[in-house]
Amino acid sequence: MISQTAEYALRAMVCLTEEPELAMTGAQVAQKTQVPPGYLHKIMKQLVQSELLTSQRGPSGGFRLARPCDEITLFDVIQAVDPIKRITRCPLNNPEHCTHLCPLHQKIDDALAHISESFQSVSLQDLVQKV
Amino acid sequence: MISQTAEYALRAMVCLTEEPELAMTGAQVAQKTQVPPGYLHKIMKQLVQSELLTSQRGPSGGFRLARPCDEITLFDVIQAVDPIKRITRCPLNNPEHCTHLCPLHQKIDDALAHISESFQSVSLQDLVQKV
DNA sequence: AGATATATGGATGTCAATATCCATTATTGT
DNA sequence: ACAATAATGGATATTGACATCCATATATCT
Repeated sequence: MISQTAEYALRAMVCLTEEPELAMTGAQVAQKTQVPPGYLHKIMKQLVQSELLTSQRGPSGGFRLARPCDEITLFDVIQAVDPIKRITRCPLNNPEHCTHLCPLHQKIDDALAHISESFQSVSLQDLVQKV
Repeated sequence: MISQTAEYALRAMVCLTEEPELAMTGAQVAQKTQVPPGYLHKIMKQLVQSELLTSQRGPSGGFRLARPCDEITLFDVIQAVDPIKRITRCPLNNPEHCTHLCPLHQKIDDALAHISESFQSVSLQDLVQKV
């Protein structure tokens, strides 16, 4: 439902949210999140390209959130690495369903819409509230 | 989000719901649903094993719904072939999160719970209502 | 009984997601 | 300038989902 890649990306983003002051290296994030380091690097690169993270090479470099943590949602993270694709047309190329989805795919898309909305409503900040 | 296998299974079940009187062969279902015939057979087998379908070999054999279409939900079909797995413990083996999920995984599981419920609330009959 | 139609089962192939590894590039600090 | 640190990029496994194919078992019809 949530791919391994998206799960890893979310862990990494939460990890960086917890220490907003300092840049963390890929290796540090990998260790804290228990994500395979090499694979994590690929994911971090995607997050940088999607402008959710900034990166800095060299000593004392690493990764930081590109925006305040209350302006990044779970949806943003998921879409960056493994997008939720809404259903826009019936997979069977049934001509009747060009404009209206058939009931089956309408129901599935409803679920996708709901998930998208609920992930849009949760920011990284919401996940690290120390109560 | 919904695997290809689950999508195929749903199409097949809807197809059989549309003609509740007669048994359809795998080949017929494959043609109507545009699912690869060989692969569909594997899926049909799973649906039979899960007691959502009955099967009959030999001439004039085929597949039928095992129960009335208003007693089979989308959730039943999905769980039979590619189950939605709820999150019961934090994937990081963080001891703090043994009893309570961390906020991230709690949010993800909330989404899984909601999807499960919404698919439980839709029966095959709901998908073939001729309005 | 024999021929035909159909589901079932097992072996195998293909491809994308996941994962590893090493070389390269950029930045910092001395 | 040099050495050390860290991200980036590319090549290469590994794995599981998806798919194909053929042989086998079972039921029906004549």
